[in-house]
Amino acid sequence: MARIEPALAMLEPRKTPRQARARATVAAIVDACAQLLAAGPYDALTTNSIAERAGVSVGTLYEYFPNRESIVAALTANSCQRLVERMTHAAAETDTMTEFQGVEHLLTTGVDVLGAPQNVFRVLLREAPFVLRLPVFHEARATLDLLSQDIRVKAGKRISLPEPRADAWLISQMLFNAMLEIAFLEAEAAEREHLIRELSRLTFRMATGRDARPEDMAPIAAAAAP
Amino acid sequence: MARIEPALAMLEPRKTPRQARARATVAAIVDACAQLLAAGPYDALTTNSIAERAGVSVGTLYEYFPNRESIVAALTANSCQRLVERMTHAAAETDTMTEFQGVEHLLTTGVDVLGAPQNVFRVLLREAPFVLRLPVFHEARATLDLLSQDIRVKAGKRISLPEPRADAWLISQMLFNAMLEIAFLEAEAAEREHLIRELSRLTFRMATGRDARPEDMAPIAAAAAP
Amino acid sequence: MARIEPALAMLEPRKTPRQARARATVAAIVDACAQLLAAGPYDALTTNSIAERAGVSVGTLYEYFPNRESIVAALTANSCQRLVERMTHAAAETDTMTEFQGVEHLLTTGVDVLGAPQNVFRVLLREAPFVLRLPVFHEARATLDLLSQDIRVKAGKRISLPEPRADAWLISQMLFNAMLEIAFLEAEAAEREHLIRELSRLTFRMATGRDARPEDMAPIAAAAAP
Amino acid sequence: MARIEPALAMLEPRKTPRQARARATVAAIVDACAQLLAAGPYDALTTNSIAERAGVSVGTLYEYFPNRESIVAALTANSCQRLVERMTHAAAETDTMTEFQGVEHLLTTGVDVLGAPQNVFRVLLREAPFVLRLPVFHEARATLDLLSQDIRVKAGKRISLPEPRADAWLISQMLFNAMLEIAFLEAEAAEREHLIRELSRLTFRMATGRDARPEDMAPIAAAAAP
DNA sequence: GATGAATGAGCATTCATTCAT
DNA sequence: CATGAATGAATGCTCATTCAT
Repeated sequence: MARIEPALAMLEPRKTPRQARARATVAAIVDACAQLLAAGPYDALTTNSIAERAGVSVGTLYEYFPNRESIVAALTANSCQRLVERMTHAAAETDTMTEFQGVEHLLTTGVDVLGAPQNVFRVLLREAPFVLRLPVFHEARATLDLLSQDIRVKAGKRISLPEPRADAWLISQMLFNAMLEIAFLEAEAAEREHLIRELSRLTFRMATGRDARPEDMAPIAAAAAP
Repeated sequence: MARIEPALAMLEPRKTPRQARARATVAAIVDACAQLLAAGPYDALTTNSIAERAGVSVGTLYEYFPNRESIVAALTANSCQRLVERMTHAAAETDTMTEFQGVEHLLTTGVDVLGAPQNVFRVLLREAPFVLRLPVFHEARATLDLLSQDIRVKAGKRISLPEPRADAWLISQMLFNAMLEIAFLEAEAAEREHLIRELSRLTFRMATGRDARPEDMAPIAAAAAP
Repeated sequence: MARIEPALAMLEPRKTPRQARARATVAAIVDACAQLLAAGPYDALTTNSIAERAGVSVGTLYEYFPNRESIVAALTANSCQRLVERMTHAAAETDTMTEFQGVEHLLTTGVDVLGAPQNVFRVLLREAPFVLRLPVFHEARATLDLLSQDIRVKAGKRISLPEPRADAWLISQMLFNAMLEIAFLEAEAAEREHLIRELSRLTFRMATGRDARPEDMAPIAAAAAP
Repeated sequence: MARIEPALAMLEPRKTPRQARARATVAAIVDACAQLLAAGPYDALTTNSIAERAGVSVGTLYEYFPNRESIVAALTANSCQRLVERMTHAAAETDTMTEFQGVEHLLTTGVDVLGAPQNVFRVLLREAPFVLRLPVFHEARATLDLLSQDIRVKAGKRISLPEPRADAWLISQMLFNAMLEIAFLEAEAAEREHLIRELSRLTFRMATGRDARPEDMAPIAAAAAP
C-alpha cells in the first residue's frame, strides 16, 4: 500500500536483453505478469509471485526491470502493440466492405482483442490507474484514432461531423469504453455479437445522422478472426 | 497489498451513531476519505491517514467502520445519492424544454455532479475496482436508466431504437463514460460546455437517427446549478 | 497482547457495592465473564464484550473493577467458593460410607463441580495462567487438602503414607489434575463414572498400599448430585 | 487478543531452508522463541520480539513461518522429540534394574527433561492452550504410553490393573502432571529427588496394589543424566 | 550472471482504559 | 452515576527491493 508511483522515467526496462536466453527470461516475466493479472486482482500482483510463476528468482527479475510497475508497463506495451496491429490489419480489410460493415468489422476486432487473451486489459485499465497515463497507451489510442480518421476520409461526404475535432474525440472515447464493456461482459458469444451489431448501428447514426440502408448491413462473409 | 476484498456483507457501517457528536465524527471520517481520494491515489488511502485527516483516532474510526473499504463504500453511497438526487431534479426540469435541450440539460448536470466535489468519482470508479461491484452503485445506475426511460416514453415515436434493450444499455454505458471523461478532463468551462453540446448532438442522433432542428437547440435559458 | 499482568494488589474489586442494584450489576458482570469464557477462548474475553453481554456500559464496568483481570479474579473466587462448599458438604456425607465409598463420593463431587457449569474451570486453569497464582485459588486448594487430611485422620491406621507431607502433596496434585482431565473429557456420563471408579481404586491403593475389599466398594446408595 | 487460532494446517513451517545460513536462521528463531517463553508469559511473545531476539528481521521470520503459532509449534515439536528420545533411552536402561528402580529412573528422567532447558514446557503446556491440541504433542504422549506398556508387559503378573485401559490412561495423566508439577517447583534438587522417590512409591502402589520390598528400592547406582 | 536470503518501513486492526456529557 | 465516544500504543503480517554468496 501507499505504493509510491514511480516517475514515468523509471518505467523502462532496465537493460535490453541481447542474448536469446535473456530475451526468453524477459518474456517469461511479462507473461507471468499477464497470467497473474488474468487470474486475480491487481493488488495480488507481487514481484515475488511474478518471479515464482516465471520460474526465475527475484534477483533476476530486478536484473531486467527496475521495479514492479515497469513490468506492468512492458505488458501494457505488448498488449497495445497487439491491439494496434490487429486493428490496422482489420482496417485494411474494410476496403471491400460497405461502411456499416467496416464499422462492424472494426468493432468486432476491437472487442475480440480487448477481451483476449485472459482479459488482461480489464485489470490493466480498471485497476492500475497509472496505465492510463502511460505514453505507450496514449500512442496506441492516437494510432487508433488515426485509423478511424482514414476511414472517415475515405467515406468522404457521407460522414457529417459538425465539429470534427470534438465529435471524433467523443466518439473515440465512447466506442473504446463500449468495446471494453462488451469485452468484459460475462455473456455468450451470440449476445456479444448482437451488442456489437447494435453498437455499429449507433455508431453509424452518430457519424452520419441517419440509418444505414438494410442492404449495406449484410453480415460480413467470412471474417475469420484467428 | 494483496488486500483481500471484504465480502459485501462487511461493508456496512459498524454501528449507527446515536449522539450528535458521534454523527459529526462519522461525517468527518467520510469527508476525510473524500479529501484524501481527491488529493492522491487510492493506494495512498490508509486508515491512519483518514483518521488523522478527520481529526480522530484510528480507534474511533474502527468504532464506526469495520474496515477501510466500508468507509469508501459509505462515501460511494453518499456520492451516488447526490448524483441520483441531482439527476432526478434535473429530469423534472426538462418538462418545459425541447428534447434536445432536455438531453443537454441532463448531460450538463451529470458532468457537473460527477466532476464535483473534488472529483471523487474519478478515483472511486477508476482505481477502486470493488466500487463498481457495490450494490449501491448499481442501484444508482439503474435509477438513472429509469430516468432516461421515462424521458424516452415521453418522447414517444420520435425515439427510434431498433433494439430497445441492447441500445439503451449501450447508450447508457457510453454516456456515463463520456460524462466521466468530460468531467475528469482538465479543461476550461467553455471547452467542457462545447463537448457537452456535441455529446448532446451525438446522443440525439443515436436516439433518433437524425439531427435536431436548429430551433430546438437553443441554449437553455437559465440553468442555475446550485 | 503483551498484556501486562496486574500486580496481585490490583485484582480486588474497586468498591464493594452496597445497594442491591449495584450488587446485581457486579453479579451480571461476573456472570457475563463466565458465559464468555464458557463459550470461547480466554483471548476472546474483552472488557467491551463483557460489558455488552452484562448489559452495562464499559464505564460502569470500570466503576466496579479496576481492570480486566480483576473480573476474572472475582469469577475465580466465586468458582472456588462453590467448589469448597460442595466438597465440604460431600466430605460430611462420607461419614456413613466405607472408606472406598468416601473417596469415590468426593471424586465424583469434584469432577461434577469442576466440569460445571459451563466448564469455566478449564479456561480459568489452562488458559489464564495468573489464576494459578491467585491467593484465592491457593486457599481453596489448601482447604481441600485439609478436608482430605481430616478423612485421613478418621481412617487412622488404615492409611499408611510413609512420608505424609510429600505423599499428601503428590496425591493432591495428581487427584486434582485427574479430576480436571475427567471433567474436561468429552465423554458419556457412564464413561466418566467408570473413570472415577477406577481413579478411586488407584487412590485407595496409593493411600493404603492394598486393594479395597469388594464388599466395601458397593455403589453408593443415592448420591443425588443437584 | 482475540487472536484467532490458526487451523492446524497453517502451523507447518512455510518453506524448508536450503542453504546452511537459512537453517541457522530458522534455529535462531525457534531458540529465541524458547528464550522468550522461558523469560516471560506467553502473551509477551510477539513476532517482533522473537525476530529481534533472534537477530533477524520480521520479514525473515515470516519467510520461514506463516504465523506466530507455527513457531511455537516448531518449538513444541523440538521439545517433544527431545522428551521422547530421552525417555526411550532411559527405558532401555531399566533392563538391569528392579521394577521400582525402573519407575524411579523414568520419573527422574521425565522431570529432568520437562524442567529443562528453561522450563519451556511449563509455558507451552499451561499458557498456550493450542499446544495441547497439537498432533505432535499427542504423538509424543502416545509414544510415552507405549513405553510404559512395554515395561508393564515385561513385569508380567506382578502388575495388576483391574481395568487396564482406564487405569493406564489415569496413571499416565497423573504421572505426566505430577512430573510437570515437580519440574516446575522452585525447589532444591534434594527436595525434588525426594518427591520423585515418593512418587515412585505411589506409582508402584497404583500398579501393583502393594509396596515394593525395601531391598528392591535401593538407589540406582550412577544414573548420570547428561 | 543468477540466486534466494534478508530487510524493515508500513499497513490494517484491536482493545484496555479514560473522561466529557 | 451511568453512559458510550474516544483514545492510541501495540500487534501480526506483507512485499518491494537489496546484496552476499
